[in-house]
This record gives sequence, C-alpha cells and structure tokens, in this order.
Amino acid sequence: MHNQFHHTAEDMIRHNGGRATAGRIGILAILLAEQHAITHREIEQRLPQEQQLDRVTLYRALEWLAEKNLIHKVTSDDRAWRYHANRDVQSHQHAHFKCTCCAQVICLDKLPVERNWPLPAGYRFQEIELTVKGLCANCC
Amino acid sequence: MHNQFHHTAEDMIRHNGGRATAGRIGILAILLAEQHAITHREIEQRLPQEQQLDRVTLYRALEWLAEKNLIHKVTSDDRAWRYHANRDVQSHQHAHFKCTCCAQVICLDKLPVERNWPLPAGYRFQEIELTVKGLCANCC
DNA sequence: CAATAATCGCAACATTGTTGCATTTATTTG
DNA sequence: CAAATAAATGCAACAATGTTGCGATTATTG
Repeated sequence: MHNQFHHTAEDMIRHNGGRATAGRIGILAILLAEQHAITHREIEQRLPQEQQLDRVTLYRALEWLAEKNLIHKVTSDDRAWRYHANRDVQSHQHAHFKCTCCAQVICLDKLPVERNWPLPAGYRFQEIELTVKGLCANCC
Repeated sequence: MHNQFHHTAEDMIRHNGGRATAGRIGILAILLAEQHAITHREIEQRLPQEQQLDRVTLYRALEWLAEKNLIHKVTSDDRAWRYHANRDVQSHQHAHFKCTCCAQVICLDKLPVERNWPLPAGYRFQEIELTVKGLCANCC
C-alpha cells in the first residue's frame, strides 16, 4: 500500500511547510508513480480502499499541491482536469499529448515552446497551453 | 433583431443541407457578428427575448454547426466551450488567446502552427490545440 | 395542403467542481 | 506526554456545463 514514492512525497510536502497528511502523501505518491497526467477519478481509483478520500478533500489537496508547484494541472477538452507531478521544480511551460482514442495524456517535456507569440498590440503574454492530439502507440 | 449576417447565415446553413430554422440562423448570425469566441451563455444573452432557445436546442444547434464546419469549438480551462464562426472553410489549425483577467477569447488566425511535433515513436499526429494566455489590451 | 423527417422543448440525469461549516487531526508548545 | 491550536477533513448542499429520451412541433417536399 506504500509505493516507493511515499517517502519522497512526504519530504516534498514537508519542505513546503504543509502538513504531511495521509491523503496528500498518498495523492502525491500516486502522481509521482504515474507516467501520464491523470484525472481526479483515476487518482481516486488508485487510492487504497482503506484510505479513500472525500471528493472535496481530494480537490483541495490537489489545489494545494498545485499551488506549491509540486504538481500541475492539464486542461483538456473533456472538461476534466488532469494532474501530473513536477519532478523538477522548473517551469511547466511544456506541451501535452492527448490520445483521441483512449484519452490518455502524457507530458511532452522535451518539446521546445517558443515564447514570443505575435499577439495583437497591447496584449501581454503570460503562458501557453499546448495540447497535441493524435493516436498513441497503443491505439495506432 | 436581424443583424446583417442573417442572410449569410441562412445561406451557409442551406448549403449544408440543413433546415434553416430560426434558432440555427440566429445563432450562426450571432457568431458571425462576433469577433471573439463566446460561450453558450453569451450566445443565449445575445439572442433576442422573443426567440430564446432551450439550452438543449442551443447545444444541439452548435453541435450541428460544428459538424458542418461552419463554426468551431475552443477548449478552455474553465470547463466551458467557446464557439467561433469559420469565415472561410479552411482548417482551424490556429491558436487562440485567452485573457486571464476578463476571460475573453480571440482567435489568432495568423499564428503559424508547426505540424511536425516530435512525438514519441509510434504516435500519430492529428491536430493541435494551442492557447496563449495573458492580458488583453483592456486588462493590461 | 398533406406527409414526413428533422428539429425542438421538456424533464430528468450525469459529471465535474465549489462553498460553508462543524469535526477531526497533525503539529507545536508547555 | 498532554493540551492548545491552526490546518485539514468530511458532509451536505449547491452550481455550472453538458447529455439523453421522448413526445410535440415545424420546415420542407411533393
């Protein structure tokens, strides 16, 4: 029930001055273990039976983790946010890939993302969100 | 109550073999008149009092218009789709800008969008969704 | 104008997410 | 270690967005 990331997760949380509660640790450990960005629902499913969290608690924990830059949110076209751990505390200015068949989402960390977009006059750039859609290796 | 785009809207709909109903025409005319991509709610607000549509009807009309390539949907981070008319029937492979302050969304039609993203082996590209976030001229 | 297939509107439901508030708990302090 | 306390949790209720089924209405065709 404790995966290999529990210790790391707890450290990351304490480093940010937060309470190391079972919920937060469990959630972050799950996200650290996961290759893909996953939804609220998928996180719930991966939590062991004996420590299921209230939906609200889960949302609030995710909000806190994102605030502290330990994870980041990925916007998708199905109205559900997906979450992914930040392995390094770099900027999250990277792209995501979403399979149009199985809805799997991965981070494309190595994708260079230009910063100087030609916006209309008077507009100010802050960040970009880029999702590449297509078929993953399994669905091809 | 009839803006200048009603006639165009009706033509576009008939050209696609659909019934030219007041609802569809009104919706498309509104989207043609609009510079920005707007939400379901905003469309409702712009419809004249005497021809308010059921929410379901509005959704289905938008779905039909998008299917026929007369409009396109824009994914956003607030779980609400925004819609924008396709003035030409070109690909909609362009970027969108969203103001993080007033939530206004515009199309960045002139933004060149590269097509050869370095995806993992075995992955197939289909399309991209790119949203640039920042502050619009009003909110700067 | 009648026939008919497409469209509409209502009711009910589904999903995702949020808010307020009382309860519980991790951490700190003595 | 026990008490104090601020932070986190869980419940109930709500909000926003969108969907489904189905009977009623309507645009179009002949």
